[in-house]
Parts: sequence; C-alpha cells; structure tokens
Amino acid sequence: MLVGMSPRHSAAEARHTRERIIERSVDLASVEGLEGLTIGRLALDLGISKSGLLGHFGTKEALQLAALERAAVVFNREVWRPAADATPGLPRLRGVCAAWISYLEREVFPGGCLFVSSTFEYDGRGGPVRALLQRQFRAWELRLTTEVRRAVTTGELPPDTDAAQLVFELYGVMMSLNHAIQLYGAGRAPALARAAVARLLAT
Amino acid sequence: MLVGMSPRHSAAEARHTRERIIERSVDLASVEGLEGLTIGRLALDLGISKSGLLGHFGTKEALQLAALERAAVVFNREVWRPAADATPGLPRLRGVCAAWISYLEREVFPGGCLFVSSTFEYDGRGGPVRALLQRQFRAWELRLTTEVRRAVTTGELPPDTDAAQLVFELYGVMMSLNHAIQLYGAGRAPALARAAVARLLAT
DNA sequence: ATAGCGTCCGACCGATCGGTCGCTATATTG
DNA sequence: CAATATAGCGACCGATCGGTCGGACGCTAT
Repeated sequence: MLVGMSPRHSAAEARHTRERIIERSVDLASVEGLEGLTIGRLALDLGISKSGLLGHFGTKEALQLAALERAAVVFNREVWRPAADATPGLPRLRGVCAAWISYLEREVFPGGCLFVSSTFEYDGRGGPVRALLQRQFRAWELRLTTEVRRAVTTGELPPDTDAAQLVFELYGVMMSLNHAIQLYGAGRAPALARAAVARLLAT
Repeated sequence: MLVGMSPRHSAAEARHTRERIIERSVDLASVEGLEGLTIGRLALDLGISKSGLLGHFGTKEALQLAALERAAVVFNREVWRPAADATPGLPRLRGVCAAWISYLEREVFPGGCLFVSSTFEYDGRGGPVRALLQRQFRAWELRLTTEVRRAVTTGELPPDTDAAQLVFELYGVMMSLNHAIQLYGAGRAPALARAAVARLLAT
C-alpha cells in the first residue's frame, strides 16, 4: 500500500479519470500527433498505469477517436459559440472568422489545430480515425457554406458568390495562419489573416 | 551464395544505392511522415539490409535531412523551373502558381506536399530537421516575395500591394488545395484554387 | 599478386511500442 | 452482511524501433 496514492474505484471517479485522460490526450496529440501519442507516456504523465488507462478505452484507436471528438467540442466552443449569438449571415460569418483567428493565435491547442495536423498525419491511410476526420471537416464546411449562402440571400454578399469558392479560400487563410504560427511564431501573421478575411467578406 | 543477389561494392554503385534510398525515402516520408519513416521497412522495401542502409547516412536524422533536401530539389524542378523562363514579374508569378497547383494536383509526392506535412509533424519540437524546414520555407517565401515586388515595380500589380500579404494568401490557397486533395481527392478543388489565384493576381 | 579500402550483411542490443492477464481493493447492490 | 461488479495495478508478451559491431566480399591502387 502506497501512501497518498489511494486508488478510487467508484463509477464517479472513473468518469473523472476518463475525462482527465481525454483532456491530456488532446493536448499531447496536438503536439506529438495523434499517432505519436503513446499509452505509456500518457499514463506516466497522468500518474496512472498503462493498463489502468487502456481499461477505459480498450485500444489506442478508441482513445484517438475520443480525443478527436473532444477536440471538436473544444473547437465548437472556441470558434462557433462566440459567434452563435450574432445575426445569421455575414455578421455571424465575420464573428466566426474572428474567433477562428483568435483560436489559432491563442494556441488553444498548443501544437496547432489538431484537425489540420491530423489530416496530414493520416494522408494515405484509411481506417476509422481518418473517416471521423472526414466527417468532422464535412460538417464544419457545411456550417460555413450554409452561413455564406444565408449572407447571399440577405444581400450581404454579392448574388454571384460561389459559396464553395469562398469557404475554400477562408480555409486557406486559416491554414496559412496556422502554418505561420507553428513555424515562425505569430509575428505579422494574425494581422495578415484578418486583412485577408476582411477582403474576402467585403460587401 | 544466393543466386541473382550479387552484391556490388564499387563507389559508383554505392552512389547509386544512396540515390535509390533517398528517392524512396521522399516518397515514403510523404505518406508516412518524416518520423514515420522507419529504417527497417525502408531497407526491406529496397531489398537491402538495415545496416547497409544506415551505413550511408549514419543516423535516421541524417536520412531525414537528405530526404528533405531532395524534396526541395524536386519541388524546385516541378514548381519553379517550368516558370523560370517566363518574363520576371507577374507572368512568372502566374506560371509558378499554375505549376504549383499542377504539382499538387498530380500528387508529385504521393502523400501531399512533404514540406507542409513535415511542418505540422515537427510542430512543437526543435532540432536540425525543423531548422532546415524553416530555412526552406523562408527561402521559398523570399523567392515569391521578390517576384511580387518585381511585379509591383513593373506596374503589373497595384503600387500599394503588400507583398507579404499576397504571399500569405497564395500560400493559403495552396495549403487549402493540398488539404482538400489529401482529404477528399481532387474534385473541384484545383478549379477553386485556380480561380482564387486568378483573383489574387488580377491586374 | 596483394594490401587496403569501402560496401554491405547478419546477428544482436537496449528501449519502447500497443496490448493482455491475473489480481487486489473498493463501491454498489441485494 | 454477503455477493457482485469494476477501477486500477504490476508483471509480462511479442513486435519493432534506431543503432552497433565484426566480418565477408569485391574493387582498386600499388
């Protein structure tokens, strides 16, 4: 029996442990990559045993999926929710982009946007992780596209606006920003991103 | 003595072997990542022994650096050279972007642009590999920025053009394209990228 | 002819990977 | 209180990782 290491075995404590694991996984994965995440180091980091950790998920893949789903919750909280109260259409679109830039600038995920880096990590491979990534990106693109279309119907954006084109370019701005921050640190990049968004979303 | 497996020991053959290793490394790394590249599988893939392979580079890191430098040669050949003969300024800039999009579309690196994916892979880490990546990106950005400035002085681009801003956005277009291709396959993405470039480089 | 050099191999190393298994200790249920 | 369910642990597994080492082989210069 170790002193100060009293293990808990209630269902409530188990849920709490699971939360701790997932949260730490998201942070670690954003730095080391979803694949670079290792059970051993994660367990050591959390002060629990490998088998105790793996008991919550069964396999590493299940842990990766849980981390990705949690990351989506965080992304939603940081990027969508701040602008959810804004008027639908262009104002909300501008709010989302502002929050998006801020989210990258504040490095909510210490190693950059987990979704972007994970996409490149799972380039050639298949499997459930990649399938989840695809679904998540599709969902986010659909949200943006819907908002762009709304801005078009309200006349806030020109009637000949190609929604897919605009979303494609907004994505590009955010990826360029993410890349610049990760490679050089912030610098001028956030200002460049804001200027690009302002031009893309000009009336 | 195995039949048909006659080993070569001349210096010329050694150079050839080295080339084969590097070329295969670039392809593999673009799919599996620079870190995901493993000596054992690479050696097996090439039909040589691990130790024979490692003898050419000493360490895995040296192999990674060699692969990155080779990737830069390929990138230069595929993206810069096709436009090198064009008139400096806007025509050359347009040529580079066209070649850049084509390079991503043809998937010259089967797992997408090795530089972009490597950047995200080495997010938080330091070390020589990351330093080389930074140098390579700086050099490429400098080339683009120089070309943009030239187009401004010739009057092909507006005099108030912010070169860093334009390069930042061109980067974004290419990253968005790279991302779309890797995640969904080509689809409309190349056309979207061309339209975005055309708008960014309008006179 | 032969000595030396460089290429490449096979065997092996310690570390670490994801994962399994049997067990203990506790919380919950009847 | 007794029985059951389960969180978590420690030991262990086979596979694979990057890397080392001694030697076999063949080219080349003397």
